[in-house]
Amino acid sequence: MTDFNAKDTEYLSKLQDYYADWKSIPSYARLCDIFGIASKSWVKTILTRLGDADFIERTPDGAWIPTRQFFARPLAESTVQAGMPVSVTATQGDFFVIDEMLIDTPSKTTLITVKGDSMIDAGIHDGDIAVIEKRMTANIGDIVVAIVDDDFTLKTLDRENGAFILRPANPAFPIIRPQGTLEIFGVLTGLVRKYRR
Amino acid sequence: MTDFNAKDTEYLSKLQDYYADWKSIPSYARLCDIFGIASKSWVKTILTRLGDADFIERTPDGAWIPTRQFFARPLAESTVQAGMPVSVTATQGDFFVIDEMLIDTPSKTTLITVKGDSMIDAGIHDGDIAVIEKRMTANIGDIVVAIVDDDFTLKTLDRENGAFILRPANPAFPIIRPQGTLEIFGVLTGLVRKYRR
DNA sequence: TTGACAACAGAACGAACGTTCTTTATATTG
DNA sequence: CAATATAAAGAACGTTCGTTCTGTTGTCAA
Repeated sequence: MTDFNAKDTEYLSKLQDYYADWKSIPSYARLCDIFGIASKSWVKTILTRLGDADFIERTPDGAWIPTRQFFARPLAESTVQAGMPVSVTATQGDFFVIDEMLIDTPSKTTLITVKGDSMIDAGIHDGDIAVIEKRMTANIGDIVVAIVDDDFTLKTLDRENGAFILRPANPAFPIIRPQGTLEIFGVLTGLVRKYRR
Repeated sequence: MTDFNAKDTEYLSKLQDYYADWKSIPSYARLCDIFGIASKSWVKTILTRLGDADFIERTPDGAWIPTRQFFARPLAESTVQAGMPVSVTATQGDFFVIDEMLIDTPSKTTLITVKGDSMIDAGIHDGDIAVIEKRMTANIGDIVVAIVDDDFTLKTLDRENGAFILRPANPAFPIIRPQGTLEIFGVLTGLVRKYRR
């Protein structure tokens, strides 16, 4: 295996430019045009090298896809002054970084606007947007969206004397002790808040 | 051209889930497996329909890529009555992408992991991710990231006797009264929290 | 009960694809 | 200057891809 050098960096940026436009990595033949190269085999060598350097990787189907590092900006925001204990995570990824972080299974994920202050001690405020993964089972301690009296409610799932209860995070609200079955709509997997500007 | 129906929504979900895993749209043959369908020609019909509905589009090379709408999530209203538990249908309600909601100016936005409990009464917890728009000016009442003693700190900007102060949202922490200039790194425009699952 | 249409299945095919192997030109290095 | 590594070209090939066309099945309204 050879080293990653300046030429490869040039090819990488051409690939990044194409990807920025089309959000996909094209065929070797197409990459010949993009790289200004005449042979597919050499394109493959380059991509393999970019893969070794962890800028791209392959799906189980063999298709090339970008990795996190592919989106990392060269030295864009090193404006950070010396000595900072707080980790400033570089804003890698062009788009959809937050979505990607919060949503594992798009088809099972719903966003629900939080109403009321019943979970305020858990740092969940009125107007926040809850990221909910829809499923019917949850673990004790999970914050769940349950359906109680035809109403959605966001509470912590707990157990009391063998029965499930819904515990608010606000002493001003009562613990909900559902009679009969407790229908769970989904589990809280993320929270999003937007500050007016 | 035929209508976009419930079956198509189901196929879209499966495609979204695959894409969330592999960040690419595979070949028709592979999509046969994913969709549970035996003929490539029918897969093409479906993708064409998803294209007509503007969930995916083609590159000049003919490859399918997702559009913005592909990533949008449904936003349910908390006042929605139950009864229709799994109404994932694209019929009504707002759809949006979390990143686009929180980030207006990507080049000026950075994500910072919050450390400590000094803003806990504002619902900002240790480990939360703050969405910061970098700029040097802020208004009274804004939550800002300021640089104090070569240290990043997240506090509410306030004024006291004509001087700027940084007010924590936790009585256990002191108000910061910077002598001399107060350097503002950016303003808090969003907050993201991820719950372990 | 028939006819139309939507939802698939399946075959057929040429073009495109990725891979491998061989060859050649250009630097590098000792 | 010779040995060697890198950068690239090019051909050859079996596989896979997308496309098109033709069939089959189920549904539903007239």
